[in-house]
Amino acid sequence: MTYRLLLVDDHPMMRRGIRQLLELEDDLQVVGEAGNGQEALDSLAELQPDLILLDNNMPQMNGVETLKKIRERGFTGKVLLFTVSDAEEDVRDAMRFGADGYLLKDMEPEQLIDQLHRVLQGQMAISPALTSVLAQALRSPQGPSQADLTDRERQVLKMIAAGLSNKMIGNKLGITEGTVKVHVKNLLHKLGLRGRVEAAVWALEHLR
Amino acid sequence: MTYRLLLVDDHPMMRRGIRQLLELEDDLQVVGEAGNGQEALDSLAELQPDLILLDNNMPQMNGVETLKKIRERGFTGKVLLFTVSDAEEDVRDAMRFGADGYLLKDMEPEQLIDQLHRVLQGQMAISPALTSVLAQALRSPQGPSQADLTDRERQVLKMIAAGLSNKMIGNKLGITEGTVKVHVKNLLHKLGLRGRVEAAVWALEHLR
DNA sequence: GCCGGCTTACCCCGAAAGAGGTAACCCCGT
DNA sequence: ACGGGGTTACCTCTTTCGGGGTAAGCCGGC
Repeated sequence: MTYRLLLVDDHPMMRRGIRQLLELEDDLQVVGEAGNGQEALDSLAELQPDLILLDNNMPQMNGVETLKKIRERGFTGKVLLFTVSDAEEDVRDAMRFGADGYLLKDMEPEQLIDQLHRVLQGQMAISPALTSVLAQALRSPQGPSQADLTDRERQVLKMIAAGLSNKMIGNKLGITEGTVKVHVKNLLHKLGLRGRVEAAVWALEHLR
Repeated sequence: MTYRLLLVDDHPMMRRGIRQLLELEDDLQVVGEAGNGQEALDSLAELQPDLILLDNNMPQMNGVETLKKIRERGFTGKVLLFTVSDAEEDVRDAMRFGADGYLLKDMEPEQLIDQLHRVLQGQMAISPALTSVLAQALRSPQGPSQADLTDRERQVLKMIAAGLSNKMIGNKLGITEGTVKVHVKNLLHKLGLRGRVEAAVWALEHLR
């Protein structure tokens, strides 16, 4: 079994280096390269990669955003974030959007090979330096607790959980639908949720 | 306080009769008439009625459908179905879509007046002949119990409750998004729910 | 054999949702 | 006096939802 890899990085030299490194392994085949997120998305259907190695620091669309869109297209293969930064929010977002790992670029080449194999076999790959960040995230999995919600947001959230549409909520509260959408937007972001359905579930579990 | 009424009926003579009857009451003012559901919807904003008396048997859009659209527009006043038929499904649907009552046209004029006043004071108005139908509906408020769901529908429902989009569900099940939408559509209808948020709540309460 | 239910897939269509952005207003604390 | 958070309202934009329809294939019962 040889695995099909797609490299996504805006630095051609970096892609060159990684490609050379990986092709020393006879079970890893680099079937494509992309210089930005859009190229990666466009080539997905054609290349059918098993794993996408995704640089996070790219202009226009960064790695996490690209990951999000990749998953939205229904890609079920592995996606590995590969970056120099260790921004906590990026790590958390990457996990939320279904990344199979988050590696820092300062690692040894041999370790990268190892981690790729781990991921291809279904395991997670996290750079050791990020374990503390991850632990932090685990300590409060959905932690904002609701104390972060304003009164208005809690009110809107309850109505979401009652199955009301934004328009209906607006009518009940005497505000426009647009304003309700603002509250929904903010509340989803504060709670780290991805839609009103998750919000409803969250409300049932955390709100009286 | 005089209440503003809107009459919706496709028979001009019927409107005339009702209008004459109602205007004998000095607290009831007929501010508009509509010959079909669309006219009623178009005149809502301008007329700002307190109560809409809605015939159910109309061409194109029947009373229940009109009621649905009226509520979708955020109308919070009273809406009273007024019809010759006693179709059980219509009665149930009318209640689900927020009707304030369901009256049969064979009632006495004085009783209509009475019922209108009751509704305007916040009570429900149901023709006595319909109480058995209503009782039937109450016996199984959300009754289908889930036995009516197929395996596939239950599977989809669980994923809805997990916050997944139709596209994501399709990917997980290896079917197209379109097919998922069919399952969602059918399952919502079977359970008498009005959207995936209500479905999620229902699933949390009724499914393991 | 045929019929009915389930699953699948497609079509069209309008409405709802959610992500961006700007901006005004109020109120409270520094 | 200024800044900041909260609420409100508007804008554009893409995606998602949900209802309506048709239809094919499969399977099981009568």
